[in-house]
Amino acid sequence: MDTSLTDRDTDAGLRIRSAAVLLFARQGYAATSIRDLARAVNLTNAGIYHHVSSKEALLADLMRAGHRGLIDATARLLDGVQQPSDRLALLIASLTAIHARSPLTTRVMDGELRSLTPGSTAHDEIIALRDEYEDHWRRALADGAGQGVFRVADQKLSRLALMSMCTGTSEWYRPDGDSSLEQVCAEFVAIGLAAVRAPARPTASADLSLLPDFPWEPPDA
Amino acid sequence: MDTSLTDRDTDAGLRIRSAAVLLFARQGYAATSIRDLARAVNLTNAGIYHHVSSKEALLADLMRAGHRGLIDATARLLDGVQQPSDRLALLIASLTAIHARSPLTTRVMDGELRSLTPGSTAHDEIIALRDEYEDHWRRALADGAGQGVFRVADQKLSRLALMSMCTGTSEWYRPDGDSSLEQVCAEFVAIGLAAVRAPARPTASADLSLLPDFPWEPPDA
DNA sequence: GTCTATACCCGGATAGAC
DNA sequence: GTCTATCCGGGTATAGAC
Repeated sequence: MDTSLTDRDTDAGLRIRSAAVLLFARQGYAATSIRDLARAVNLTNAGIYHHVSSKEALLADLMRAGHRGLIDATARLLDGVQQPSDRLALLIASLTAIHARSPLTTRVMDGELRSLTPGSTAHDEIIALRDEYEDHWRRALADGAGQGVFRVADQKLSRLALMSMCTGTSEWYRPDGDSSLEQVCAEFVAIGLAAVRAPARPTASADLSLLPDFPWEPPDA
Repeated sequence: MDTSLTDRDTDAGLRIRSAAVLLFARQGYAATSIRDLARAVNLTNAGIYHHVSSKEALLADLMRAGHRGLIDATARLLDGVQQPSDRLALLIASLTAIHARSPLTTRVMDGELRSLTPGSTAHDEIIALRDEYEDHWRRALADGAGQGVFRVADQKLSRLALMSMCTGTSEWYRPDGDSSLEQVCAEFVAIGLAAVRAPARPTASADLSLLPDFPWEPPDA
């Protein structure tokens, strides 16, 4: 009997989730049909529904488990680490590594929040989990700024810049590529630490009037 | 008469594109129907097809025009600028600024390539345009490394890290937020220049075995 | 240039046999 | 636990009147 919406721990449940995360990451959730999924695991579309209560519940479950794994691992990693620089280094390395090692799951986690119906409990839950994770970053940056080790103009800005750098890894990293995962993490940690130690000095700025104005870009949204 | 697949310059053409870029950015291309689009511009679904040859042609046209605008603006900005550091600073500032100022168009440009049917001429054309743009970055980094001004372990790695930082702006920047566009650009330029000047030194690395292994993440893809 | 009507297909999900 | 068969809504796109 299913106590959760998807039977997470059975063989069939795992095979369905593997196929789902692959298809959702490649084509997007909206472009993936239950029939696509069924074909990938050699079932009929009706067969899927014995393991999954709905397509959206499957997505929510993947995202929930992904975020929980990330949050728990981060808490374990940071446990006992005191220096803000060390904490930030760990945050950068671990977020980068998880995006490199699990690019499909993280792409779904990062990009498919919009596919959960707004206002649903699942939607709100994922937002809360994401916020809980980001709090690790907020605290590290606030501590470092409070102790005077970090000199950043805007903590939010620095956080978002560094997190984008880390999460982008899922889009390009290949295990058989030019650089090893350890090299990537080391390089990104170096960039991150340099970023919070070298404040922006006013430099010659670009002439933004040369940028294109797309006439169809809506002004408000 | 239409010479292109979508009548780019008429009033109706513009209003359709505005609505399309908004919906594609918010919900994704696959989750947006021609009927959604028609409702947004007060037409019936059949009415849309007088201005647009197909949903996919509309997406391709938005992406093509977006990339052309970015490439042309970048060429104008870099024109005559010699120093690799200055070129890199301009690349960072302009890519950041266009993502901040046109978040909807850029989100479609960056995220909907997978929605163009693989192998189609439109798909290949966008890939070629993206590559043409990235060449600006590759040349700047190669020049800087060649002249010894940049000390980077891996040019590709640095480029991807910095580009992710810049493009991420479209996901969070708000004109009425804490930092002005000029501040964001200045900060990102500072981070980028620091990144190519301070090579990674081996530091205490994170214990990656503490990271979660998602049992459903497919190994190969 | 926009409409109504419609063709045709595929979507998520369920019923009930085995 | 998986199947066949089916419901029903909505998808892209077209035909042809106005």
